Amino acid sequence: MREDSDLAVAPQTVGKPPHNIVMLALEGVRNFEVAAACATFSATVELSRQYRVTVCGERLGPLITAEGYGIEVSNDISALARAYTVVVAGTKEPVSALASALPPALLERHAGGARVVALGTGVFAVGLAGILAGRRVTTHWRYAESLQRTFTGIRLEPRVLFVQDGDLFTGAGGAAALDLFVELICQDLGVAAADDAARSAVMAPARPGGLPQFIERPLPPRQDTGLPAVRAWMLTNLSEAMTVDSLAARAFMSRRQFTRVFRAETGTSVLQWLIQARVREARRLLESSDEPVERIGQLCGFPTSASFRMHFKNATGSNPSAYRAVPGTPARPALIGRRFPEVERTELPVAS
DNA sequence: ACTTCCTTCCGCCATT
DNA sequence: TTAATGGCGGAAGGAA
Repeated sequence: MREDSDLAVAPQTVGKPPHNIVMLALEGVRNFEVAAACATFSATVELSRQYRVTVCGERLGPLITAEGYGIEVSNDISALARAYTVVVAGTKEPVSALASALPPALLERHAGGARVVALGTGVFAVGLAGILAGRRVTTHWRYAESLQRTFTGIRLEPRVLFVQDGDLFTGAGGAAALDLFVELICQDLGVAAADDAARSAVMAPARPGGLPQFIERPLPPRQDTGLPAVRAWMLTNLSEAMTVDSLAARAFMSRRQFTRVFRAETGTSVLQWLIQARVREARRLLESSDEPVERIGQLCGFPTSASFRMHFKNATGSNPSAYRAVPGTPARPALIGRRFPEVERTELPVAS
């Protein structure tokens, strides 16, 4: 969109240094997740400018993926030292041991400020590094029980796409990895960038749920009731006043059944879902339009500016005008390009 | 910030 | 018998 077209040569940093994401690919890695990260974080010109994804293994060289073909990793775990975000992809089976240098390296990088993301069985690897104790975590449903048995100190959320506990993200992996990556983009760069990434990846329509402290999203619902259509209508008519009764009528259900099915499908109540969707739209407008704050509240369906500010603050931790100045969540404002503490240069022993 | 009013949510149980 | 549905009412919490 700017005049500086991408160069055919290696992507060079323009301006700020990019946000380094290091994908850890262990033996038997689910390469789908590795590829999904590489694709999602470079889905648009803007994203490829903001993020750099590096794939590293326990050691250099070839490994066989869960999908059955071989790949070659050209970075060893020393690459972790430059990570702002470490993503541990899943493997075919949960790992029971890791090269001795890896767990301490993960732990140290986490202590050094890195965000840690683990997908599916990758959660076991993070557990071996000692990062899970007392944290809220999830994993692929098939391994949930095993995870709980292996790491008894965790607070397992077994039936969600992903869970955020502060700087630790754990996910079911597979297709849900995409949801998690888009959420990371949302937190780093705002709703508009996340929507672009999702659109570019041709993902299913955004499941609204972008609370920053959010934290969990229910497993995808069946698509055979009338409710997806009602939710779609809600999303395109956010400025309308809606009541549970009017929505239930739209779904041809009694109020009781409507609220019941709605919760079963989305994991939250009608009103909470609606507030979430309205805040998300407000974030988008604050980022990408010059409409006055007051007007944005109206456009998103908040009955008064007081309620707009209240719900906005509840969901994002900041107020609308402050958010406009610094998109992304206040927990990690404009992290991209920020320098890391001294840990950045830490030299790590390489497994032999 | 506080109160008052109103809507929503959801467990419980009867009905289909 | 089970699964889906609707009504009721108290508690929670949003609106004014």
